[in-house]
Amino acid sequence: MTDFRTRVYETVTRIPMGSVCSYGDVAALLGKPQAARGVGAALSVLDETEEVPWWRVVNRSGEISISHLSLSRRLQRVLEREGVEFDARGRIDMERFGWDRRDGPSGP
DNA sequence: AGACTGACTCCAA
DNA sequence: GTTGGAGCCAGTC
Repeated sequence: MTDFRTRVYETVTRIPMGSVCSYGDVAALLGKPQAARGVGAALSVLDETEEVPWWRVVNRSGEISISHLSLSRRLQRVLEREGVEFDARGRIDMERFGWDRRDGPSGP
C-alpha cells in the first residue's frame, strides 16, 4: 500500500454523508492540487465492499465520473439515499453538496 | 526502467 | 454550453 493511497483513503473517509467532493479537491487537501488523476487511480482499486466511501468523490462538474453506466447509476442511487440531489442531467449542485463549500445552502 | 492507461482539470476556440 | 488538446499523477504490465 503506497503512502499516497493511504492518505487519499483517510481524506475520503472524512467526507460526511450527504456531501460530495471532487478528485481535485481531495488532491489539494493532500497538498498535491495537480494529482486529481492520481486520486482517481487510488480510488479505482476499491469496490463497494470497502470501508472508504469513494462514491462521494465526483468530478469538478458534479458528475459521477465513471464510464461503466450500470455502476454509475448504482452510485447515484446510493448518493441520493444519503441525501445528495441530482438534476435531470445527473449532475450535482456542488455549491450545495460540495464538502468544500464555504457557505451553507441557506445563505442570506 | 519505460510505456500505456484512465474514476481529472484547465484553457482556448 | 461544447469540444479538442495538453499537462499531471498513480497504477499496472
